[in-house]
Amino acid sequence: MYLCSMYSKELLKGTISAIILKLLAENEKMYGYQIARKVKELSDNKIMIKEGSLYPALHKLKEDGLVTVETVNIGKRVRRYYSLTPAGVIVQKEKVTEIEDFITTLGNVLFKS
Amino acid sequence: MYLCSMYSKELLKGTISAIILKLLAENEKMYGYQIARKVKELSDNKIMIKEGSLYPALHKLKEDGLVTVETVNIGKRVRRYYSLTPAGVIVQKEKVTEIEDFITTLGNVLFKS
DNA sequence: CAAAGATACATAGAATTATGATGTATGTCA
DNA sequence: TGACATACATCATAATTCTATGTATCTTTG
Repeated sequence: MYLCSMYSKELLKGTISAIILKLLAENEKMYGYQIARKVKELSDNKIMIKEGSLYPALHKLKEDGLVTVETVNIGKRVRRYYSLTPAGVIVQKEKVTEIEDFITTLGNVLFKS
Repeated sequence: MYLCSMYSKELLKGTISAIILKLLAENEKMYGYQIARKVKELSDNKIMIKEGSLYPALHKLKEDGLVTVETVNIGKRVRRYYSLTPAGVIVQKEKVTEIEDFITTLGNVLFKS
């Protein structure tokens, strides 16, 4: 899987976990690879989360108690499904609201001239 | 000067140089402290660029040939005015467009559900 | 049937960049 | 005179993403 964002990668910082949490809020349970494809699709190939970002991010969400993991064997392959915990639901809302607000503020600085 | 963003600092990544360039595009010439105050004002105290971010960012813009510096003595104090170079004008537009586009894309992923 | 490409996970090291802390110094106002 | 604003600067740290690499299975196609 060759993943790459068309944006300066720095712009994505702080948004990946929010994106993952948001998708999980809408989809009950998803696995890593599925999340990456969904983000790519929703963003029209403009945001492509790399494995090196995705899996560590998922592990951190688990570590922080925001998601639970369910390991499923698909044939001989492993698939790990992630679901939001109650804490994850709360943090998801906070993060999305924060980004929404940040975008508004940034718009005031950059585009109101 | 105690500066702090109300946002997760990661969100700001990749936007500070664009913000600085945009302000310089509108104001002909500005000095560091003035830029910090202006950003604070425009963002209603929500984005407060710290000195530890501001000055290194300005030095990098200079190094990259996007701004020129003019040092002025105000009494016994030094003030460094920054202005966009022709290259800076171009990069400014690119960066602002990129952020604009990124915001649209992020909106598609986060808020279109 | 073999090769290519997609699926599916993982981690280590490098790079980027904002922050906190700290430093120096002057100007202003109560 | 003390507090606070102005005005610059740098270093160490933290956080996060990326590149590169690794393992392995499944599916499609020539």
